[in-house]
Amino acid sequence: MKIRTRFAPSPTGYMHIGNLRTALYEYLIAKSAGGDFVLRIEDTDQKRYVEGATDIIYKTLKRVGMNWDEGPDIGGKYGPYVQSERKAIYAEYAHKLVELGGAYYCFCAHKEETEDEDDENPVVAHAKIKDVCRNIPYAEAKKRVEKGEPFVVRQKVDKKGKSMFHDVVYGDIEIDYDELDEGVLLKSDGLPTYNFANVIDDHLMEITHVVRGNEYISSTPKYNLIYEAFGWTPPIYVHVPAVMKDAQHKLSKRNGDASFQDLVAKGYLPEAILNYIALLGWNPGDDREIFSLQELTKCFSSNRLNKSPAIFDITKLTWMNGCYIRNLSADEFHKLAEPYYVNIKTAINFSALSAVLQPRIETLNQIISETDFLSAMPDYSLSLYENKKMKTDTEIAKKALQLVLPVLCDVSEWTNENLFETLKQIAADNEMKNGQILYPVRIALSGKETTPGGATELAYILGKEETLKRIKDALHKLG
RNA sequence: GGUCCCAUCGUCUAAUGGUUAGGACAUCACCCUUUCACGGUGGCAAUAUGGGUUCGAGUCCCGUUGGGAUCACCA
Repeated sequence: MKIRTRFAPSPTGYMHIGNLRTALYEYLIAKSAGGDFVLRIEDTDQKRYVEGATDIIYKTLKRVGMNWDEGPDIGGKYGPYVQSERKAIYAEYAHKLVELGGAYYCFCAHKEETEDEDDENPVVAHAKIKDVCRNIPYAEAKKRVEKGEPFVVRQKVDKKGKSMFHDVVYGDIEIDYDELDEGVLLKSDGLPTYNFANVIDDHLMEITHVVRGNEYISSTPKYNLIYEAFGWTPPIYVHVPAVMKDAQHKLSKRNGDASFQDLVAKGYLPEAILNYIALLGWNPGDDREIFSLQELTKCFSSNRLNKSPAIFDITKLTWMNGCYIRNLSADEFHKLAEPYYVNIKTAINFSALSAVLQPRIETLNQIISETDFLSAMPDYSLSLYENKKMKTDTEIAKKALQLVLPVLCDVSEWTNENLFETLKQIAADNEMKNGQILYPVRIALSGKETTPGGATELAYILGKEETLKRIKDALHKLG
């Protein structure tokens, strides 16, 4: 049997990290076995629909290379792949389920209207009313429906005892049928709830493995009841633990936690994000940590999925992002870095800048703060020239810059190597330590305590003209 | 509250019932060095708790504690 998984997000906004991880596991389960990965949009709640959300889903999946075999945009033999376009299908199966005895028509007023009747517990009150509909003979209920009376289809749970099912991650799970509430399957607007739509679609689309958050564990027996009523075989369940912000809170957009696109905007590479979240609840069984999607596909195994929730650790993602940045070719890095250079108006050697930046940054947006001194010298304090380790102070700095300036004016081969040799020679000729020359120059060129690259690298990046100008300015500032 | 689930360094995790409980991030120290990084070497650091089973328990069983989930015409 061909393995088929589906990613079934609802278009409610941004791509959450937890959702993306679920999608990844679904993709990997299918692709590691040569199966199909299906994209389905679950938009049965019109109130929550957010314009443009499906586009974000498409773009994100494509950006990380998780291409789907069937979906709303590319079609497929099990379409349509948008639930709102499958309304008629659900209605048909809902009525069928009532006929089969797995559900009943419920004519109760909306919950809001029944709640404020008295001080009674709304859940209890609703249960009482529900019982009324539950006991209406099928023929009579059907007649009322046909007459046009508003209704919902509500699941019937009349089994007693324990429901058992197996989960790939959690093993055997047992839940008492008494715990199951008779939820609405088909809403009064004619659209199904998730509880119904996902069962119908997963069956009709021949989905073999259902991967979803473990918050669905307790309602899984309800879905199995529906499969059973129709005489269908339930899929293999893979419930995954939540991705946490800290020990007690899930990662969520509502708390302002970063979404995929937020992270990208902060300078994280999509490949690094994907790699990191793959390891949040899964491991390959050895010590490897850096994986491309292709490599993950090769070694993924769902039985190495973890049961316990994992805290999203931005620090480790940042480290991993740094690894990805360093693994880029110089050209690739330069291309990614260029957009961050737009504010640098000075005519400098940008490829040399990229070369010093690449091993130094862990997220692309660090480029901004690393390069701020290039457009204009910051208003720095003279005390910066005092450095014990380098054995410099303002006097030595002044002397150093005075020695350096005329020599640099005569340098024709403006390369890092040559500049470095030249400055070292100045130090040697004047019986000074290298640092006593190099450190003041670096401060004069940057006005910062730490910089990407040393004195001569900065000089090379800035170019001769700007370098000389900055040294002159520094001398002026030093009096 | 009922029910279900979870529990190894600060974090992510490894460990056919037998290891000095391993790795990675973070952190600290040192080395490298043209500041800072990168890189290298080393250090600190964990089986929540109480019982059992067993020659032997992080691993199996029970209790406790802690945490999470669920109980919508949301998914």
